[in-house]
Amino acid sequence: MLDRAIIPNANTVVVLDFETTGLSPDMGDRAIEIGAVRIEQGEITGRFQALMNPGRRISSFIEDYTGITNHMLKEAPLCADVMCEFADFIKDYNLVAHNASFDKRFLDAELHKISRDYTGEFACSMLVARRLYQNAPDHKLGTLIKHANIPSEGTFHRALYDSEMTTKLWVSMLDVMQEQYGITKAPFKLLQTLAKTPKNSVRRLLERS
DNA sequence: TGCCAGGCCCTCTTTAGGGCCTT
Repeated sequence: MLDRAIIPNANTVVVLDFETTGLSPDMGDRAIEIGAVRIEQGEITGRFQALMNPGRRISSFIEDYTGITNHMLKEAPLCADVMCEFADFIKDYNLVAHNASFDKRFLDAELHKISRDYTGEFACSMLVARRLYQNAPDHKLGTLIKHANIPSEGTFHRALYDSEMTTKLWVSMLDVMQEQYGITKAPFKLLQTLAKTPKNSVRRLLERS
């Protein structure tokens, strides 16, 4: 068990990304792949990647969008089995995702189906990037990776690759906070606060932190 | 078979509407 009273820093988190059958678990959509990277004190200490069989065919749009095919999912373990393992992986780490409200909905829905839970809190790399990279052309993950000069050679829209890229984006934003504001060990709570701060108040928040 | 979301954020705002972001 992590002692969250001792390690509440933003550089000790699990960064995760779901590929899914659609946009809304409330409308019956399911997860089809989970990818995640665990970092502790900024160093990668674990990775998780698994396809999962949602129990029905996925649309051609999702096959094209993700490169994940119905044939691949037919051979994959069931969502319940994968999510049980994933619940063990995230333990009580704090969690990060790009547009976290999306991934949180699917994590909550899939864990609810197997009567599992988690204690970590979410922070959203997209909302933080909107504050720290206000001049980016847009705040899609791929655009931000280019904007932050982060090398990328893989294929976006696969869960592990997107979680790897989100991890690099997250670390780059912690670097920005260190270089521009002298914040060396940003508390996770500060990143959550930053994500909700009006854009014209970002400098004031970080200068007093 | 066909259809579907939701939180954030800006503005021509708050008794609203629409774009952004995720699959």
